[in-house]
Amino acid sequence: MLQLNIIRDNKEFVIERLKIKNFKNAEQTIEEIITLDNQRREMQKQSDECKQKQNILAKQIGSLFKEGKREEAEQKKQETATLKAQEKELGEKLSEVDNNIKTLLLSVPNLPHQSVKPGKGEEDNEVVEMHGEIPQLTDKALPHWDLCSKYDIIDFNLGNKITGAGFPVYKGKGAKLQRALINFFLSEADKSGYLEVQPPLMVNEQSALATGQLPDKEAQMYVVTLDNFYMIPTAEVPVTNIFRDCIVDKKDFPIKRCAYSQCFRREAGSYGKDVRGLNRLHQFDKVEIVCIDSPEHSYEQLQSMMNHVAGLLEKLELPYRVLRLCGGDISFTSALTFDFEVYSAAQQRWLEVSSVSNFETYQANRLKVRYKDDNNKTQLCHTLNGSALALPRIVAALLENHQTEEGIRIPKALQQFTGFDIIN
RNA sequence: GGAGAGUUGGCUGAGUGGUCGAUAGCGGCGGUCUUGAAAACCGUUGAGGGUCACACCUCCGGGGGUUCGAAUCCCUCACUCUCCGCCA
Repeated sequence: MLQLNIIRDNKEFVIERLKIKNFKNAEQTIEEIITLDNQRREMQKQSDECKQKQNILAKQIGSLFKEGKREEAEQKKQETATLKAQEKELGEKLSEVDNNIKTLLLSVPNLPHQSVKPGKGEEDNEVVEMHGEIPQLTDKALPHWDLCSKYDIIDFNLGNKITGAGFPVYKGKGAKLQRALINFFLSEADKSGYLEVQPPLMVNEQSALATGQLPDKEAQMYVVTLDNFYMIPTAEVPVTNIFRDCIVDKKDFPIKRCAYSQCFRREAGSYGKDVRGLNRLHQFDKVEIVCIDSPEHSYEQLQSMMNHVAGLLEKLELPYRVLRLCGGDISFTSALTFDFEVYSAAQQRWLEVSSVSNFETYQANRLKVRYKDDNNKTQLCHTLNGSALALPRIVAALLENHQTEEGIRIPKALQQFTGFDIIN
């Protein structure tokens, strides 16, 4: 959520930036927010004055009673009745205006960073880096779903029976490969200075609201209605919420956390080749990195997170490219996002395996993550996160790119975690 | 699941209707003393709204109520702890 004072003080700038995000009715919404805010402050003032009068009267009544001046006290009591009625009316209007502002604010996306270019969607994202050779596969090369059944490592049909589409069962070396990747990612994160946490896989409503999954992305999550919990779509939710309502110590910057978790996404509306095999699952594994930093250093931190992700892909010997998302494709809450995509050689397509973002103060404002600056003033922190990495598409690319006639070659860096060097 | 007890500022912990936004201790910050440090002493130290700045308003787990007035009384929800039951 954007800070009201920023909207108030930089109206034109805010509107202009919002347009890059293709936010419709930017002027109208911002104007409305400012008008309502002016109303709010005026009402607040009136209501405060009303309360002040009541407080004064209450004190007077108290001392009158002590002095035994009953009648005078009773008289004053009458006065408070009108004030109370007045205040009630004002209070109701005030909370109505307040709610309207809140609703409007929640509908406004984050302002994109200066480097974010306008664009309609995916097609306008800018490739900023390319790494690795694209493997040339033979005619006999298979897409990963066929490799999965050929070597009996991932069973999609079994998952269909037990749960439904998008819940595969990993078997034998498939299961071990998963476990190895998780350990590899966690161990690399540890080396980069991320403190490992194991968060809950279900969160309450407040947490889902704070990181922005609610109210607008409710359809994306599985809901445990009996207890009013939400299955996490990413570890970002519980891990970022660790810091909700906290004033953190700036000495601890950058605060770095990593977490392995399973992620649950309903993915309503997806279909076709996008969901084939491991391309899009309802339950998948991911290691997430989360950082909290000061506004001065958050972009350095973003760069260091990107370096970390790039290092993982290099060690896995996968060709990848980095995209700077354009205004039309960047997420609602993000100021700047880089996507990492690996090339899946048999499918001959790029698959997104990581998304690294700086949310600046947008998330922190809702979460109330603050720190004290050098003047000891309370300020909002910047929050950042990234996948490091999401497993299924990595597995897909590993299987396809590293397939040989003898079997699937395991990259060297991973072998100490798998305990084998080939799947055959 | 049953019975009971709790939830107060970074932490510990007072406060049961009237200057209580809250005693005290610890911690933090600043200072005195010291070659330096520790100890001791002095001062300072919650958040949000509002204001040019003050004033002022709100906040004692969340929400609602009683009252002229609530951290204090009532209702409700959440959470924590203890005992019992069940169980990985």
